[in-house]
Amino acid sequence: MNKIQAIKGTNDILPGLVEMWQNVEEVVRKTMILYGYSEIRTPIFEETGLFARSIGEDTDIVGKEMYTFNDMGNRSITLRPEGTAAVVRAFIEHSLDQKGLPQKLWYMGPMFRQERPQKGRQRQFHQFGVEAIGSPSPMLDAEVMILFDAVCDKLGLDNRSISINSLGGTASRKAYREALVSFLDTVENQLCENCRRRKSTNPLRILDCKVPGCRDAIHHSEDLPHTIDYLTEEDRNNFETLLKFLDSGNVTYYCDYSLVRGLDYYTGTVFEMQYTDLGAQNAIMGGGRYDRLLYALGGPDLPAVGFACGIERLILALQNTKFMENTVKQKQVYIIHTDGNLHSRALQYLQRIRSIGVAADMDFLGKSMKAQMKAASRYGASFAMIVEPDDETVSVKDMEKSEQKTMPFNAFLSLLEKTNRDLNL
RNA sequence: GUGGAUGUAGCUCAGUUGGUUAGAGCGCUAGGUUGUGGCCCUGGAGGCCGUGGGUUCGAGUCCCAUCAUCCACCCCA
Repeated sequence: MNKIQAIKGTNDILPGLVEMWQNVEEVVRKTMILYGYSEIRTPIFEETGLFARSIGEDTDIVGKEMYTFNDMGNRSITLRPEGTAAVVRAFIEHSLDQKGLPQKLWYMGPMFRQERPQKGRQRQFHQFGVEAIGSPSPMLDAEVMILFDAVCDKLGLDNRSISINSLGGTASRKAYREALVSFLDTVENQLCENCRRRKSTNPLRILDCKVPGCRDAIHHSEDLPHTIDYLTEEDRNNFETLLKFLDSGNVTYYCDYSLVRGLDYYTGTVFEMQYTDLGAQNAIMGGGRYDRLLYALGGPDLPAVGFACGIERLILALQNTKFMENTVKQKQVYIIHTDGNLHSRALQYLQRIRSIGVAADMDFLGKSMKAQMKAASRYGASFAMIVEPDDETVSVKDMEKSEQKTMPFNAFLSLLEKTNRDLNL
């Protein structure tokens, strides 16, 4: 019981899986550049008040899931539970609006929430996301969704579809909330205990309650008000325009008028992507508009839209796809040297091969020829290069063809250089 | 915070109604092969059976507690 192990809800990403992460990160980076988004890196921890004010005091995240502690100056510090708040804070702090609008930013990194771990949920998890700040146009809503769609495309994630809804601005939202509560009054006796409580605290969340009885009572009722009917003319036009843009961008989506999102700062468009076979935590990506957040945090009154994607969940979903088999095969050389007198020559060769950009490795344990050959095979080397006692001579074995030739080292080196060039073409 | 399941070798797991020295496959390692990987064969290393207590002549096995992991609720990425 004295064994030290990783903190509950955290895990190590070991060789074998880490390549998968690198592939995903690479695709994300390239796509962001393609879409004109700039990376922003903010601290892992922030003043606690930032999250309380942006995410909402009454949300579960702020209420019970944050890693909060006092530092030596007795300031309350919190490990970031999500990315948007910090990006907005940085945006305001550095007056990024002065660099021209809209500002299109993206981020990637670890987030922390103190929840009970389960499939697709860790206490330290990773997200990438975008925040596009400074335009109310549904074109921008469409762009961030199209961007995410492009990432999924490149990763080969199939069977995907984005759910979308509009909560409307404050006016629409208020009207809808009132209509919803009076509807809920009529079905109150059919609601689960949780939902009765939520009716006064956060009635919108009742719409995605998973208790079957609740679902029946709500979603099978003719009288359930739809958010869409309570949108102001402007909100409704924006939403319909957005759907048109998505159509022309070939994004697969469906309107889910019961979709609401948990964070307080969302206004207008909300969307998320769920993926089957991920267990209970099946939302890979979630986002929406947050037109009031900048102002609420003391910044300029600018509208914004963004999303966040859970990388662990994305990778879980990718586990069944071809992307997983896409292991990067580079040509590699394994140097074999059994004679102690040849060690310095072996080391020299190793460095010369590496210096022309070819991955190479060798034995460091003084193993037998057979064992080194085996190591070369396991390493995935295209060539095993045996250092011969004669000056400057090596035997090169093509591991795949199992053919072997003896030649001067320089000849082998130029062979590597040539194939290197050919592959780069 | 609440429920359920599971903890035996690096990994995946056997282990009978409680009975000698706890096993297999894979992996690792050495050899069979006087320098040569994969296939085959032979050997070796590697275990406080999660931890602590209890019952018993005797516990991997039964009981209690505890810790950890997984899954689900809640909520979210």
